[in-house]
Amino acid sequence: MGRKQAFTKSELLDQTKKLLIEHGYEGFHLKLLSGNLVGARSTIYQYYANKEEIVAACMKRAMENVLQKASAIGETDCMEALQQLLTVYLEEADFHQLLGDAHKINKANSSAAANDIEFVDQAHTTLKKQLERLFVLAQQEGHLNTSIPLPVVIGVFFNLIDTPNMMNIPTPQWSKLLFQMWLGGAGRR
Amino acid sequence: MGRKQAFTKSELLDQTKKLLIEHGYEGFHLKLLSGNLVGARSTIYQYYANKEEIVAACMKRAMENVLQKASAIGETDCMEALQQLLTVYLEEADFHQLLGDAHKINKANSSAAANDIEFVDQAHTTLKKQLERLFVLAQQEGHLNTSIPLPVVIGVFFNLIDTPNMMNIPTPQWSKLLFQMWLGGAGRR
Amino acid sequence: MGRKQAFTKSELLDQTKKLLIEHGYEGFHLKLLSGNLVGARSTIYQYYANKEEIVAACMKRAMENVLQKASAIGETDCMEALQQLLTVYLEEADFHQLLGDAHKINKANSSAAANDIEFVDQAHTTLKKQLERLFVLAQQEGHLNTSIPLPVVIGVFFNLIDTPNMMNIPTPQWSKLLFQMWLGGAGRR
Amino acid sequence: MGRKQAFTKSELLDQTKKLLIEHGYEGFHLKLLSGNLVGARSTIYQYYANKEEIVAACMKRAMENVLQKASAIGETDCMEALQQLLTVYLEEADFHQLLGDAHKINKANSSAAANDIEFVDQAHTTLKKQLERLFVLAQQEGHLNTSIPLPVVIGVFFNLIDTPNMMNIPTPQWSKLLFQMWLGGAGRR
DNA sequence: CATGAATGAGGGTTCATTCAT
DNA sequence: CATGAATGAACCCTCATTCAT
Repeated sequence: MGRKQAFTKSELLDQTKKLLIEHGYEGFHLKLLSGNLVGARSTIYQYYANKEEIVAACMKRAMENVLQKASAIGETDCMEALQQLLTVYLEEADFHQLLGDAHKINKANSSAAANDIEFVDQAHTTLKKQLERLFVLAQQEGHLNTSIPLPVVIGVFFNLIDTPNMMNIPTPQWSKLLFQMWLGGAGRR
Repeated sequence: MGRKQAFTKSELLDQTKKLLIEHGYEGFHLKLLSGNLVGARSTIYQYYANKEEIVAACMKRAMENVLQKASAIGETDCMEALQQLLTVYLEEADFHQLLGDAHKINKANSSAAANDIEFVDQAHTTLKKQLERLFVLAQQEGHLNTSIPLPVVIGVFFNLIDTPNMMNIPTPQWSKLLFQMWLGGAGRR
Repeated sequence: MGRKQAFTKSELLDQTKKLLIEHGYEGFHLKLLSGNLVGARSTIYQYYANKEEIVAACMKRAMENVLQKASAIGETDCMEALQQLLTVYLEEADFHQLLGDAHKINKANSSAAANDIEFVDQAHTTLKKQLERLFVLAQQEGHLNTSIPLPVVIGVFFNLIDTPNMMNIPTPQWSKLLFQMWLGGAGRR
Repeated sequence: MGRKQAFTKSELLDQTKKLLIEHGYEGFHLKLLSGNLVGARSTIYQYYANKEEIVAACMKRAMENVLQKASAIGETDCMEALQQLLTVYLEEADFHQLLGDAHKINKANSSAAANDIEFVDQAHTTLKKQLERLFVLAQQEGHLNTSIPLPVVIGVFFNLIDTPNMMNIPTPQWSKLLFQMWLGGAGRR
């Protein structure tokens, strides 16, 4: 019954993600959002009670994606797992920028937003633990250069995600290339 | 003699930089700025005609700093030069984030802002050329792993700047550590 | 046969009255109304063309109630009639507050609303005339203190209706008590 | 320094009071308010942080007026004191309607509003106590008809305030007239 | 020049009302 | 007919910018 929907919740979140990446959290406006959808600004409120909920839901969804893919990775071969993890992160590279703004969301306004952000935070630690687990393993198995502190190794690895892929190399190869550089370095062997 | 000067242009830009880094371009407000200075909000307009000009001037000044330091580096030993360049960039690491927002500035509002951004863009290419020059040299001298495309090597090198220094290692050592990792990799030699 | 009827006109007006008393005219929303009924907000428009018509219809119905009860009162014994009239008014005490908002209704929107309000106004004068008739009679029969202007006597009598019944005395006794106070005063005899 | 003010805080509260009485709490809009002042709507925010604070400040000011006048009344002659108190209340008759909406104010938005409302509540009980004190005294001194429960006597007395003064009798005489009616009743002595 | 005050544009949100199923 | 969804008008509030002292 009723009219058919102007846009789906999923489309809404897609555009939200795009605009958040493009303009940052503070530059994200509902007018902008509705301008990138087919309907009126007020129609957005059929889906979410306020701006905070939209952003939080967007972040949660992005996190769920990553979490699901990451948890599907087998961890028996730690170096292989790290490589796969990097691929996962690269596939959802934008999401990394997104989450940096998670704490800017005013949770007082909406419990739904607060819950979503709570989920994101939890998932964040889950992911971190997985990463640390794999790195410790890699170190124990002697894959890593022991003269570099582990946190630095991890930091650099994680930072690879944001390397701009200016040659538009397909993600799987891009992931391999970055992993190779990270492991072997840019210098002559 | 009239009222005593409220704040200097330099103080204004200092706070602008701080706040831009803290809140991002879209989260930067003149109310915030005047709140971090000693005078009234309206006094800002004695120095700059509008918000865009302030941000543009801030970016220009930051770029001038880097440009000056970078141009002072001798380029005879290319690897040494790269190491020094990385240090320079790390010293002004925040500024790197800043420049990402340069294109968000609405240049239609003010020609002064447009000019400053133009300067920033030019300087950007100057820096890139220096970097490329050094990298080509490094490749020619056989310092680099030839199996990795040069743009990727450069991209990864440049991206090192944003690696979070979570252990708060002093910049000179931090620079050496990152350089070492970039050159030699995280893996066992 | 189609869908089953969502709610009757009478239920709609019942809730409208309740909510008008609870929140006042300006605090009365259709969202609130539909929230207190079984059907959808849009279904309301099957019965009334707009908000104004609903409120006007509600007022008219309340007025009809009072009018009917009031006109059934015999006026041979004027003091007895006044007592009965007070009881009638007290039984519909809330309605008295309601009518104060009658003039706030924007009649330009709907002729139906305008007609209903017109009816209410007419009935209002009818009631007033009845009251005046009885008061004049009471005065002629020497029941009233002649040192007080009749309009004041009437005003105070009418205002009794809004006296808050904080002890929750049943309406018949409450009516007698107020009437007694009005007639005899609060002072020692 | 700076421009001269468009309107004073006091003018703002005057209009607020007028409009609150005219339209009720829910019908009070800042657009309405600015329309009744000389400046723009946004100028209002130079004085108060939000709508709630305005209404709360308005109520507080009205209460302060009454409180001050009421506390200046000598209580040795209780009947005289009651008469004077009635005069005070009549002089600020509108204020009585105002306060009924005090609890509608959303205090979560502003602590300033919360404080003002707290003040109003406290003052309310102060006034009630004064009234009760006087009534108990009046009863003890045998001025009151003992067949009527005191709460009812008080309720009716308090309700006198809202009696519409349709003949526009000056307040002092109006007060005397009402007091006389309340004490002696409308009936023949 | 420095400022406090004024203001309009713009964004968030609600709500009466309309529309298509 | 009953409904869920769509929508524009209207309101609250913030902020860049202008103005008069």
